[in-house]
Amino acid sequence: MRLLLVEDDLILKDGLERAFTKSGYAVDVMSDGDSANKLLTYQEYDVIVLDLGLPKLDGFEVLKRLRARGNKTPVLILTALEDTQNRVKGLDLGADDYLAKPFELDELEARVRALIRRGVSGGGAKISFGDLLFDTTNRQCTFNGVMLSLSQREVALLELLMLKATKVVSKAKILEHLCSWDEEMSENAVEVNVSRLRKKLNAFGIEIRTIRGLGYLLAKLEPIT
Amino acid sequence: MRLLLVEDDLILKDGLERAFTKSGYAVDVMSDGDSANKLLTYQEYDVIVLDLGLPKLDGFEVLKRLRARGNKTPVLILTALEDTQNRVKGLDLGADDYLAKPFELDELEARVRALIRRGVSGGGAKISFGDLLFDTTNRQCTFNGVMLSLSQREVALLELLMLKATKVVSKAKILEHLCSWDEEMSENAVEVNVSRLRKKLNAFGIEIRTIRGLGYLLAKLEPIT
DNA sequence: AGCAAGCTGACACCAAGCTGACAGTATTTA
DNA sequence: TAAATACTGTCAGCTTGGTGTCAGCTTGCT
Repeated sequence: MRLLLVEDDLILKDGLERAFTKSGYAVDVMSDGDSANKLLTYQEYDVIVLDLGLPKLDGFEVLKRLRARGNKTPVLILTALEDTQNRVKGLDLGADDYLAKPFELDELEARVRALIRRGVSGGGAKISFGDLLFDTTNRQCTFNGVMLSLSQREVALLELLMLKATKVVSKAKILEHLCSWDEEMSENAVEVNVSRLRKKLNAFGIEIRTIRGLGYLLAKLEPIT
Repeated sequence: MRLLLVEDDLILKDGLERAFTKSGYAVDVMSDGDSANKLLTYQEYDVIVLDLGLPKLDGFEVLKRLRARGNKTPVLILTALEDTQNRVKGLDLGADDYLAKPFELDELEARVRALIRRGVSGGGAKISFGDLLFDTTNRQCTFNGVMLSLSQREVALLELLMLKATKVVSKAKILEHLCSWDEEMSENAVEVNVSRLRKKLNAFGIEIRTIRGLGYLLAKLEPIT
């Protein structure tokens, strides 16, 4: 899942970026409101973590313009402790959640997960596809209770495929969701990752079907019609 | 579907051409307003993507003259970021949609699809013919929920036949829609493609009927009267 | 019958996609 | 801290599938 972090405090920025990256997100970081605003006019994210006090263009404005463009990406705002007024203002402007500083990293991650879930899979902590069950909380996947041993990349790929289950996901889309801007990856890398995941899933009767020229989709292992 | 791209920026031009071609459009590219204008006096397209800043004749003028000739082909204009004035001017002159640079390729493609839909089939994301359902968004076709495995060429051909359902489509028309100018194709190639698609559709009780000397049309598999 | 239009199996070429091997990096273990 | 292990991107060579061409056949019209 792709996450945008907008934060000007150096220490917080680095810490959060590292933490989210470690948790398997593709993270882009912006440290001022203006750049973030511009970036958001053409780049889609699954979730945005937005500090309100920003140089050049404050968080409120970034949020306001985002919503004015009809963009519904979930946004979590970071506010100063007990700053009730700004918190309310943020929610009014279309933020989906807030967190007061200082906060626990765990809690931030939990809320981000909740936002992604709410947006894409309708609220459940788990995504299922046939007998495959994906737990977004601890990012693990089980098949009839048997835990699959997957690498982070494989988990991220499977998550995406399961979220879009039975719909075609293009290689470009996969690239976009697995990588932030500073890490680049060839399309062949996607093929390699698909190949690896596919091998593991085949053992459980789940197939990653290739739609030549379009992308991949998750399916039960059945004859193609 | 046949698309005209009018863009003078080399990199953008190449990128878009490749992307649209990959998505199954027949793409022609012009890099100045004058040539585009001349071309448009005699060549029909399903959609036009028009940059406003062009050498020789600017995009506004191309658009204005196009509409002055009574041509209603949907036009999407590309404007500079936050260039509200020009955007408004473009829409006033008869553009159907606009997109500010820089933009996401996905979004451009989505809007182009939307324009084609709006223009030809009245707005639905899907075209249906009997139990056959064509999803223009992800360019897939299902029969009672079963996905057909079609190549890009077959998809493009079927899309055209379904849009004109029960009307005769000439070989020339098909050629025109499947090929841009730099790729040439014999009429026999159309026959071959029809033959291939026909075989797949017959399995679902859908027939491509040949009207000798005129072209083809889509029909339910019933005795001919 | 004879001719033109259309059909289709076979073929060849090319691009897309697959995957085993490898190497660089990060992480874990002793 | 050093060695072992696991992760992941790149590459090269291979396989698969899409597509146009062609040749020889079928169909339908006069």
